[in-house]
Amino acid sequence: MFALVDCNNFYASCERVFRPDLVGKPIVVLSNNDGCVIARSDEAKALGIPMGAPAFKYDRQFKEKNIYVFSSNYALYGDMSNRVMGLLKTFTPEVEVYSIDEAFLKFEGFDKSFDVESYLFKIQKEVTQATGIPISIGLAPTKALSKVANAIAKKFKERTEGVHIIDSEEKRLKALKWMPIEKVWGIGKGNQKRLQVVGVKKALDFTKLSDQWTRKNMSIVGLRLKRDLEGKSSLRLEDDESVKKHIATTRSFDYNYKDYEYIKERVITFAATCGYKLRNQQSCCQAMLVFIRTNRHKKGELPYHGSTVVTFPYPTNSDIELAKFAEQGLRRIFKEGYSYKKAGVMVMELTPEENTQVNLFQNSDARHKPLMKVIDSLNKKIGNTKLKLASQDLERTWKMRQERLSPRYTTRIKEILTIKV
DNA sequence: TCTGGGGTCCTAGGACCC
DNA sequence: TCTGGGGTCCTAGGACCC
Repeated sequence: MFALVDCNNFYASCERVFRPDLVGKPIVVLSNNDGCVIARSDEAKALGIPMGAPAFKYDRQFKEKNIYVFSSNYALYGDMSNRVMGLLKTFTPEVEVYSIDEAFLKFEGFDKSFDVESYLFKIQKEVTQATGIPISIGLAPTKALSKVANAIAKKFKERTEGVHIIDSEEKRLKALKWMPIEKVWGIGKGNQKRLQVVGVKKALDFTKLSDQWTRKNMSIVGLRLKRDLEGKSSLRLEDDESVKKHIATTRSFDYNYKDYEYIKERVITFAATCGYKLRNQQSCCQAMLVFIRTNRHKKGELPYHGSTVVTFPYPTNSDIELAKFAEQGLRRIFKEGYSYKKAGVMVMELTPEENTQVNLFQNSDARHKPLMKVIDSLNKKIGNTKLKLASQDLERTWKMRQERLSPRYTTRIKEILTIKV
């Protein structure tokens, strides 16, 4: 059996853990740059704030409805996520951390006398008690069905108390009959349209299509999903702590920028951040994509999107070398006269740091490796990226709008909660 | 003024091989 | 009249996820 554990309104719940005065109050959390709504408490949902709502359009509503607004605080959410996942791993060795707020747990080999339901309630109770984060759990014979079970646990919270189990054919059919097809895991816009044409409205209708039709119209991915929903497990637990295959750092800017030097600084900083992420997973990269773009929402201005891939003669994870390649890329695509709103760097062709292919003529500067090690450890000690390349802006770290950022309660000693008696 | 960021997997088609 | 039959590898782009 698979259990899907999902943190309820995760970012909003994280904010609430350290602000108990906000229990029962509407909360929203904004994306980077305070752009749009990416998380809402139940109360905010009830007030009609949609997911993805642009913040500037909803400012008035936030005020009028007394909604508490937060900038995203990834230091806090990341740490809270680690706590939840760490606890989940104490209940079963087989855990797949699927996203920052979700995990699949696999349960095998328990006999009929084992009371699964009370075990799930125990998990729920202990996680919430230890972290302050409320969770919902769905249990079923396959991953896709556990997602459905979780949706039911959440939708009918009063009755289920946040835990739902699909362990019989009867329950499976009932669940799929209820589940709207567009809410099914793996059914996006494209598939929904295709399915609508053949009259599929609920998950159950989907499982009644033929394998051939599904394979032809939705590829092997759709077929696996269909089988999973039928109760024939076709999606396995991804248990390897897999290293990433490419790593990206991209940001929208607070304003539009025309100046080459400004964009260059941003792109180099993104490259350095990618370098840090590479070193963290002991990888090097051998290619890098650089892109810059104008504001795609703005009408009347000439749109431009430039992107290029720089291939290196050797694999590296040195900030210095990555910065150099990033600038090479930027020079190819930068055009004068445009107002840029976003830029990004993606490193590709990742290889393990050890046993990199040595090139006969040109190689990564061997001195950089110990240097980066020192930089990383110093930055860890003295705080976020105090030590930078001279080509980066040494004054400011954040060039984002983050006007309503909460303290990093759990990762900075200076920002720890004080309790007044 | 103002609209996020970071991933994965699969497929089709082109280039190339013998 | 008539122009083979397999393969592999790579890339771009699509679809999806949170």
